[in-house]
Amino acid sequence: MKSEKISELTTNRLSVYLRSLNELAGKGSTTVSSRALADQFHLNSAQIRKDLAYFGEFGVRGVGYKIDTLREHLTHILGLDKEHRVCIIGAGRLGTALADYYGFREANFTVVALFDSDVKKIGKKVGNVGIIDIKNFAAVIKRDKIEVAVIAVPAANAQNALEKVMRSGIKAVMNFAPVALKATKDVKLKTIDLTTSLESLSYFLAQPVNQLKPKSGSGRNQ
Amino acid sequence: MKSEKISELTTNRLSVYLRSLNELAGKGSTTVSSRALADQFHLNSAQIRKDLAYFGEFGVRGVGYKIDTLREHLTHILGLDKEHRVCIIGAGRLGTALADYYGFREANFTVVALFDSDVKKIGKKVGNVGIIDIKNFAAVIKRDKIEVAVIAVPAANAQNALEKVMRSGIKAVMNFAPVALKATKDVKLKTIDLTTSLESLSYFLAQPVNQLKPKSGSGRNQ
DNA sequence: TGATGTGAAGCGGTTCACAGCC
DNA sequence: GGCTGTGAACCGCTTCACATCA
Repeated sequence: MKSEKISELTTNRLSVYLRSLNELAGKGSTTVSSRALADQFHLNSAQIRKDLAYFGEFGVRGVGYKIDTLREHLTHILGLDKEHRVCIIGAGRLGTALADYYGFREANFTVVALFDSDVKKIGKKVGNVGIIDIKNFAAVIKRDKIEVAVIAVPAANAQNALEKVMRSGIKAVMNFAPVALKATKDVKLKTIDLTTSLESLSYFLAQPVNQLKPKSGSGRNQ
Repeated sequence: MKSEKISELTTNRLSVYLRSLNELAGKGSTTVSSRALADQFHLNSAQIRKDLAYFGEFGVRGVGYKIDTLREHLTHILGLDKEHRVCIIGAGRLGTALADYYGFREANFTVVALFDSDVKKIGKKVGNVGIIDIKNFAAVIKRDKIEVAVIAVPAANAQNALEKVMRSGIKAVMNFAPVALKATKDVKLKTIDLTTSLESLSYFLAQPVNQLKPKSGSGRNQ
């Protein structure tokens, strides 16, 4: 157990471990070794032990990790035992698709509001979630105790949306607009840039076939 | 100019640079320095110069980079001057949203087929793209010269879908299923795992407020 | 002078290897 | 014997600093 800074690469992996533990638990297993986990995704077992050791000594030497208790620990560490209320900004194709994306529920995220500026959309519903005028943003965030914002507006409007989000006091943001946003450092911003991912795939396709990359899916470069 | 192995972090950044150059060109600028680019996204200027120098000496000392020629170079390096034909596997919510995602067009990717196994969906159209029975996968890939596959099926079916993709000879795959897939090393697999991104945000929210992360958006950990 | 291209230093994350414990 | 926890070695990417050149 240390109290160093935890890297985001580590927290990403914790999420992956937890997923695997949930599956193992479903199959009735009770313990698992770092080696067994490492084999499942192509990772190094020492890395798994290190990742876990940041948070405590969860393992038993000679045996491995008890699945149930490790699950509980990871669920708690990742904050998945607490509901998080989410809003989505931009009720376009992507925003509405996200509004009833099942993955949110799994991570204990609840989408409670969908914002747009288009008067034709306001008042309509996507699943259970109503589309609200962006003008009421600050008030709704406060009223509905929203902690997370998802930005699903065109690139040109994204920084603007982020400013509004930050002014409202929200500290966790997921951005889908293909643009590098500037956030103050007390705000956690995750950008998922599909365009860049596609263009990076395109680069791969443009290479002469013989110089194929050596380390497929090492996890670091996904 | 070297001929080392190019890291994926570099190709991702090339995509970002190109985006910026396109914008600058639209504003009528003709040259740009690595410093100016670095300021735009919060990067180090040496990194930009290094990234570009892998592919040639594009800059002019004392001046900077000529925007037009650098754009052409990057477009070519990233293979964006050639159309790539794409199929999407899984005509669920995500698959259909992707089928008319505008970002594909920008990267010169054309979605030509959408596969599903649900007989109720087969034959229907999403935008211009018809939903095809997955049984005809191999034949359609060959007939339509498809080079890229997007996996948008539930996690439990994803590895299976990938096997089918690899058997068909496709070498570039983008996976949206929240699961670590195993690909042979001649295949480029990019996984976009929303669940993990969300859970990592959740971790951030679960931390005591004072130990906020220091390096917001350094690019490496997004 | 001013900005590139690049060797060298720095840094963070991964892997090795082994002591410690069940 | 087997597996965890962890210091040390390693590795790759980033940043520095400066020689180089328009």
